[in-house]
Amino acid sequence: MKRRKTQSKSEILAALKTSGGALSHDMLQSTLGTTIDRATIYRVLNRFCEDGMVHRIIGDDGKQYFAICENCGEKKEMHTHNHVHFRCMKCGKVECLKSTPEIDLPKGYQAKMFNMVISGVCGDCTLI
Amino acid sequence: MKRRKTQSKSEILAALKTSGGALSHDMLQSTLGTTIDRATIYRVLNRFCEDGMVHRIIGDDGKQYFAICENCGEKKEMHTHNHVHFRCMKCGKVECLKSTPEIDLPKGYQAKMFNMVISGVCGDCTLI
DNA sequence: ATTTTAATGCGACTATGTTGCAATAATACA
DNA sequence: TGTATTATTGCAACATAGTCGCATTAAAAT
Ligand SMILES: [Mn+2]
Ligand SMILES: [Mn+2]
Ligand SMILES: [Zn+2]
Ligand SMILES: [Zn+2]
Repeated sequence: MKRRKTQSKSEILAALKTSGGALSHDMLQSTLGTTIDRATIYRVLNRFCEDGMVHRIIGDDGKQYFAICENCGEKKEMHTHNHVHFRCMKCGKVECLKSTPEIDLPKGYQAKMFNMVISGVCGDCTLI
Repeated sequence: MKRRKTQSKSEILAALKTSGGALSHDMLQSTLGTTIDRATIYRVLNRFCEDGMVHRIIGDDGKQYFAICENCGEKKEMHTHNHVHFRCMKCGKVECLKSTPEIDLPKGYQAKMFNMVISGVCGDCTLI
């Protein structure tokens, strides 16, 4: 089950890196063109997530977005993604924010995943 | 454009109220049976949201959940839903939590919607 | 009772994401 | 370098969630 370095993989990773934010399948598809198949993009992204290089955000539009893991927290040696995201409703950009709010859960509840998205208008689009 | 009181509407509202939490379409469908059509359920729920009786949560499973508005905040006379939700990965229950974290956004950013979901194991399922 | 039109049921449709399978190509190894 | 192994790909089919057009039904207004 060793991972191989492939064309698709490199291109997708590069696209995610240069974007700086989180990308959905269709954002990637339009960046990369039709050379790479839809299923391949999804499979590559899922592998990236499994390997912990990338985290998945579920937007309030119901779509999956993928972002390179950069400032993700290290909670007792475990990689966590408990930061908030912002999705601009005008330009579509999705980005990772710095804030990692502490939520206290009811007694006996165990948190495994965080998915926090604020949507609105980003700085660039506010100016317009 | 006045709303009418219908059978479907009453049943769906009752189901939401007695559940106490947030329900997805398929949860409602299995509660109500096939007497009410799928499209109708969605349309009724969307109307409830428009009318501000119910709010919509996008789960980290990508599905829409709907909850009666009860402890939603009143921010300068505007109804807001900036509270966190919890989805149990074992029993599927989705509930509104009390916490309403203050997130500070980058300069120039405007927040319009909050969608915050923590998933994990709820109190009931932890005991098992 | 009659009219008006909001709401419903049904089917078709879109969108997002996954999976099976044969073909391809990245790696390991002789 | 040449060959064998198998991870990855492309394609098609599938699954699921949600929406929409349209004819029919049934609230509510008169
Ligand atoms: Mn991460
Ligand atoms: Mn509310
Ligand atoms: Zn992030
Ligand atoms: Zn809620």
